[in-house]
Amino acid sequence: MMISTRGRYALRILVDLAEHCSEEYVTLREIAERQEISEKYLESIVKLLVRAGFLEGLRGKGGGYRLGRRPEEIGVLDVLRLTEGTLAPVACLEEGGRPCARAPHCRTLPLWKGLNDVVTAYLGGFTVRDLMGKAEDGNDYII
Amino acid sequence: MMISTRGRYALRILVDLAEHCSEEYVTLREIAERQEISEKYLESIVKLLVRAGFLEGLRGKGGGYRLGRRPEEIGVLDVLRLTEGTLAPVACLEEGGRPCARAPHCRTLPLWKGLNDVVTAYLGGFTVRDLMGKAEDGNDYII
DNA sequence: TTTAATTCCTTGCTTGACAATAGGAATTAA
DNA sequence: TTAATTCCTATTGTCAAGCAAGGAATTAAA
Repeated sequence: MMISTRGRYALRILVDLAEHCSEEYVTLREIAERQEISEKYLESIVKLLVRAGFLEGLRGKGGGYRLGRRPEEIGVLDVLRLTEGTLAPVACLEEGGRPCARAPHCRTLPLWKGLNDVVTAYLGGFTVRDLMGKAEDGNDYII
Repeated sequence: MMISTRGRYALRILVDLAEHCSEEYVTLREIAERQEISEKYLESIVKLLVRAGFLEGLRGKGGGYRLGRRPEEIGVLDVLRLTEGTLAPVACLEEGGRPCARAPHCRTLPLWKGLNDVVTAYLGGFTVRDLMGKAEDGNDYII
């Protein structure tokens, strides 16, 4: 499985929050219940999202989380790169990866390069806004 | 990293063999040396390829491996599905996977479905023939 | 018939990432 | 002061990836 739970849950958190942004702050407990994911595990994922600015957290009573940017400004690719570390199909195509000595005559590198491009282009075309459901799906988000 | 060494090495083995098919059978040792991969590890990968018919093995002195089909008849997608198990981005899209209860209203499922389609379409367009190098790259393969 | 060279088969090992849990400190509103 | 939160630092269990070892079966050639 290419995409780990971290990445998948991260997106679900963001969409959930985007769809329930009428309330100022949403508690992690609410999200966890709606998404049927362990609250404790979500915590570790939310931490990443806060650090990256996708989410803002407020402590204390009445606290919770809300989006740090508008849904259409949160790119799916960015979220996945954050949570997955890299989406490159092979090590030699990772951002900070040391170049492979075989690269100049590697037969498979072009294949992986192309795969990387295809995946990046596809995921790069989505934002959290695109993942949000319609009102009849239980979406609170207005306008 | 999406693609494990098993899948990557499997393709390199097949391409290596395709490029050196002038000799009837090629020993695993030769392949391992050319590809700079542990012979023992290659053994476990080659076993899969033989079972699937991509390769034929001949035991004993003078033995080795050769392609079980022509390079243009070996699909990259098929090889990767064999060695990787599945290429589906998430569990709910795996072949024999049990359907997810959240699927009907899952916000992210369409995203993963699309990603799966994009990846499958891309990889499905390649065969081992497409990965083979030109003669000047040290390719023995003639016509 | 023996020997050397191979593929085949089973088994075990090590490591690291993933997935999740636990417990408490810091903060905030009521 | 209290209750409700987010934040922070660990720890644990599980599993697959990536090997390595040793020997059995087979084959060609000396």
